[in-house]
Amino acid sequence: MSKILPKAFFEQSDVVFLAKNLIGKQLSTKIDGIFTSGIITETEAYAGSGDKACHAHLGRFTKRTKVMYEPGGIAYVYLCYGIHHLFNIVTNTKGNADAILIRAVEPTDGIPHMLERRKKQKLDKTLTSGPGNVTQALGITKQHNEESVLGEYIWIEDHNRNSRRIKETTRIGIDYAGKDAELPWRFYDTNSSFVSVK
DNA sequence: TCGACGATGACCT
DNA sequence: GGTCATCGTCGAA
Repeated sequence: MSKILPKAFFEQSDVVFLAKNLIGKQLSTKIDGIFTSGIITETEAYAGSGDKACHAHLGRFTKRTKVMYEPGGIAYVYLCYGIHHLFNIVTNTKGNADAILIRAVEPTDGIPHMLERRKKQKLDKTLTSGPGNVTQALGITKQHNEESVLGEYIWIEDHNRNSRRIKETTRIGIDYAGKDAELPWRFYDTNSSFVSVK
């Protein structure tokens, strides 16, 4: 029994709760006609204008960040370090720029295609652990920015695998955020080896 | 227009 | 554990 998460799920206001709740859900993509999916094992919450680590801190509204102000249920994809595409899910209602970064998944379907995209010979934890690796394995790029995550290319299903043990800890790579860098807004599944722990 | 830099990963020792 | 590739975005000028 599984079902696609409805738009109302992503429009909830508690982004930290949602980030934790997404652990164990199945993220699927059908890009270039190729179906791949994996169980979400690691996420981070970014809480809009009040969060120093968030791109929309203090209501910053630019061509890049405007998608975060849209109602929940769409993708926010952007380029980091000129190389890596990072996949976020926009949450909360219109005007509230919350988002959840998907940092790692555990591959379940289309593994041969993921290996091909990642140019790897065999399955190991580096295939889909780390936000840049996740997007590469699933085929997500900047052209999927603003794409619905309830759509024909990207969607998320509840496979009732929510009884997993979830660890809360601090976010990664946001030293510039000062005190907000200490918030325990990163979540990962301690039962899975497909996480990008540091 | 231009310079600085980042929600990283790969590869080296 | 350390280095470095690589480019779009942002904000200052």
